[in-house]
Amino acid sequence: MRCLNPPVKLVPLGDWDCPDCLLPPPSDMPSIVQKPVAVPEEGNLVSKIHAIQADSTLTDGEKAKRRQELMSKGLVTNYSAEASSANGDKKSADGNKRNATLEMMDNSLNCIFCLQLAERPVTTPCGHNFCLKCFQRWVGQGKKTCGKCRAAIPAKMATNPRINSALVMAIRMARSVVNSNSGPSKVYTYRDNDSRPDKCFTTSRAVKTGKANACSGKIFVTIAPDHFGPITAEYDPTRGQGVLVGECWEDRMECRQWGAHLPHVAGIAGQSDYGSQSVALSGGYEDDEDHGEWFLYTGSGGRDLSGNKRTNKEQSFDQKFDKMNEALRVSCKHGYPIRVVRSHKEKRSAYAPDAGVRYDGVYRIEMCWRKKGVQGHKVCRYLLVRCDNEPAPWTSDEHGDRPRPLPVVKELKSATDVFERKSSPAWAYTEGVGWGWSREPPASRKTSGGGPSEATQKRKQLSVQQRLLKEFGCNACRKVLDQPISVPCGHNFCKSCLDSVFSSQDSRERKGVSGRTLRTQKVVKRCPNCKIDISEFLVSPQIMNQQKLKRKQPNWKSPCL
DNA sequence: GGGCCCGCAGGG
DNA sequence: CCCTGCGGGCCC
Repeated sequence: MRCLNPPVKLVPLGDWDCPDCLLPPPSDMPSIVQKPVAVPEEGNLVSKIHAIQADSTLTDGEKAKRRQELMSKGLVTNYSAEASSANGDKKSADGNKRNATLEMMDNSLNCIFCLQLAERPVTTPCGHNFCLKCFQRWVGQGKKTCGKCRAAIPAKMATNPRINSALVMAIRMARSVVNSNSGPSKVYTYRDNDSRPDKCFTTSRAVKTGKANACSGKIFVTIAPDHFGPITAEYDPTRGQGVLVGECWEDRMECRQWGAHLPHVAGIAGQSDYGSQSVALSGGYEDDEDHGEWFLYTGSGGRDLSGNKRTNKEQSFDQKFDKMNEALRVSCKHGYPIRVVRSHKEKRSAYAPDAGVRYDGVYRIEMCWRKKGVQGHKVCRYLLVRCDNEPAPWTSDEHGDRPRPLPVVKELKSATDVFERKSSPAWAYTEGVGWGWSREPPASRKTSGGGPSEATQKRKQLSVQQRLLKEFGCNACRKVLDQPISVPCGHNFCKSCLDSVFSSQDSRERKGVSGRTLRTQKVVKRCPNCKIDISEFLVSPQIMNQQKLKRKQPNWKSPCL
């Protein structure tokens, strides 16, 4: 429900927040149910509109007139308890070839309670749809069954409802069919990344799962790694469309390949002296608080990573505004756009996708501060508010964000180190134009992901003679090989050179400043040339005879050349 | 489902 | 070069 710009949708429950201004509607807002208009059994609104569109005897003008007539009777569909296919019930399995969207449009798109097109729709296993707010209110009253058919609502769903994004799309399409003369005005694509790079397996484990492929594999977009803002079509040579809001990937590795969020473990991408380009909401920090159009994000750090851990749920010291946390503060200071991806691993948010990782558009950090986190140690906090020209994946709006006043954040009362932007933001809204750069975006300090790498360019400059010397000499002493040893990565060394390199190496135990044990370093013996671990090979290295060496050479493609 | 492990990318 | 990280597979 919007509390601005009448006509206002009237709903029975007075606790909606306006998605534009993020505030509850005024207390004097009338609380009346808009009376639904009865719909004949034979067909619902959307299928009727389809029939009109398909009628070849009508001109475009006549079609538009018919649609208007239908619309004037009321935007109420036939909600006669037909299960939607959104939960993958039997209907879609037993050979029904219609796609999910069409099927859902034939069923009810309306909320069971407020009888309007569901806003942020949630679908129960019995197939009935609710607005998120209506659902939360219903469950909050202690109800454990569907308000329509009394089927049980699973406990998990009651505590963690998820927005049905397929239904959002159906509603959006239904609206655009109704509102325009030429069918849907916009095509929203969800795609699976079916194309995988064909190289870069590194470990046997990775070969098995194919994950290292994505990890070190090709980045499909040509943005520089420190590129700010949306990834537009000009950076997408493979598809020519850019990264669209709502695009989904299987996991963080695949998300990385499309540039939306590059780090594959860390939640924050950025540089402390430059700014942060993107963040991931993936449930790693329990202080996070997601409201869709805005959310409260927690900084990184403050955790004990001893014992070779990559993450740790427990916080054992305070976070500071340094490293990635400082990068976020820099983006706040300048008002840079920050790409946001949500992961299915964020279990407590209704706005997270059911599976995989989804790009949700750009947000701006309006302010940041520190507060005591739920685990008792101080955490850095950031208020991010959406500012994208595309509508969010959970709303059936056809337009993107408008500037909105900041939400009321209760925890600010007890916050310290509060930081707010003082100058005008670099990413700003212009009436009639939308969101965009109000000044030059920060110049990239890195090369774009598309062009040839520095290594490739360097390779071209090497003469044939230099390349031969590099390939057939000892890679340590640069002389002709004496007692040649060819390590698994293909580099050649004199036996004596290799021995002397590793004679000084030993395993190391390290201590951190606070006395805690840091991650024990793996005892790695790396090829002096390309740093590949050759410790296993070194257990019993074999000296190559010249024949073997010659046979081996053609297969060797040095990564250093 | 929870704990463990560890390759990898990228910051500093 | 070392440190850090909201992954993801595997084992139990």
